[in-house]
Amino acid sequence: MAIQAPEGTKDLLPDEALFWNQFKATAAEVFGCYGYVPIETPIVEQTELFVRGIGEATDVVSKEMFTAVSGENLKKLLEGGTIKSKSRLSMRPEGTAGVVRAVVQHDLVPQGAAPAKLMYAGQMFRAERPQKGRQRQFNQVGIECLGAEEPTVDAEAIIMLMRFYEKVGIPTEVTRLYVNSMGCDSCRPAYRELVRAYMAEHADELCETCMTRAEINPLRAFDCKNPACAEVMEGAPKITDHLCEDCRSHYESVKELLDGAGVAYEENPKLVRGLDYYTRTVFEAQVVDGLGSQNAIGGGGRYDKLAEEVGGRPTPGLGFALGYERCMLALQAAGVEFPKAQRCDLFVACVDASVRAKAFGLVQACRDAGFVCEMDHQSRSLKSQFKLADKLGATRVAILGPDELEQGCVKLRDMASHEEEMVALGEVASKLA
RNA sequence: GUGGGUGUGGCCUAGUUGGCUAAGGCGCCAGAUUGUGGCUCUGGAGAUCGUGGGUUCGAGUCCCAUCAUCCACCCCA
Repeated sequence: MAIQAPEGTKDLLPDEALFWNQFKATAAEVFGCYGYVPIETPIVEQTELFVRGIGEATDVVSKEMFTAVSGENLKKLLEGGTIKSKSRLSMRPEGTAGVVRAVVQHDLVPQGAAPAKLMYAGQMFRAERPQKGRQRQFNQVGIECLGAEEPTVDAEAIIMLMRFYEKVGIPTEVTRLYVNSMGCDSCRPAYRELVRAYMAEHADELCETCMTRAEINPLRAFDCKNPACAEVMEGAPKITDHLCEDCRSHYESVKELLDGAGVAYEENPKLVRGLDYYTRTVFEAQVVDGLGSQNAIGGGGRYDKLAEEVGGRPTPGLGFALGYERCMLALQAAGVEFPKAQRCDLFVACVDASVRAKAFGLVQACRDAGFVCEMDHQSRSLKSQFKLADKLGATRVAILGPDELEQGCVKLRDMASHEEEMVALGEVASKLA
């Protein structure tokens, strides 16, 4: 049997690969206006980075990471041995940890410096069961801003995210933006205890997983889709009622800035992100339908403790990531047509084999002049060559036969108007312009 | 990781209660008088029916396994 792509992975065939490039270019264009510059970090990092950065108790880290080890080390492990901690590698399940690690490692935010505004695009890996809008290898585009803690950073990132969706073609009517604040070290622990206590009171009404969560991370219970749990959690204390003064004013400022920019959002006190590093502002963009249950097309928030967590000096940060595949589904659901990026300025058709060498030279000359140019490579009949030219969407066809060759010309046909004219071989390229 | 559905030429599908050389559409290729496209017509190539076992006189049709896929749970982008 022919070998297939592994479970949960997908080939981006030419049309889609082209669109992915376009998608990234759009992101670079939009984010670039906000001062974001690209960074490329490794796809594999030390497992330790994700454990410390994202949180050992998160699902992403505890059960969804692909671990990478060399064949040699794998053998050691299988034989019951141990390997050095630096040899324990994992495929990145998200982009933030790696970027923050790079920022710390290269001191991209020296004391007193302006914030580092970084963007990335690439593959992430999570060993989940695939379904609609969820793959084991998927593409994300994201940004991270490190070194500034003012709410303007939060607001501009959120605005930028929503502008990107618009620019890439996802209609604003189908997107929803949810915002919340997760508080900080000084107010979240107390709130967490409140929720834990509340859950304990309602223990008999909650599902088993939620009771487990109550111990590890009670806030995750807000994400439970079990109707009974949802009902109970509806009555739970709201984080927004228990923020400390600093967090409250930060959150208020973010909302005011969004209001000022005319960006529609919905406050959702139950919005909790599954990664431990978030503090204060968190947000998530969803599409109303078309993606089934995987309807989040982007999300992020502030992470003021993460840099310290990975061993750097205290550096406030904020970032978001958006899923390429889910955006594609949203675009399809919205009925957006994808223009074929394929273009052909000239197709050189040969009347017979005697002129092929000359045709080859002409094609090359036009390509050197910057035009997309093609010819037949299968000795097809002239008629077939025209069919091919048509299929390629060639705007013009240059017909080269013994007659034309004798005059040092080609017959240049405009495929749309059907007009033909004789053009000297040396002037074809300039004629195309 | 759990549950359910699906798997027929490149793509989409038909295949009756298991029974003769697996059918159609799209696409692809070649023609339709002489050096020319998009429409139409004609012809053609292309499937060991995901893979491996099993039941049976006989399986694309039944059973098991496996791989992949879809949907949901879960989780997240």
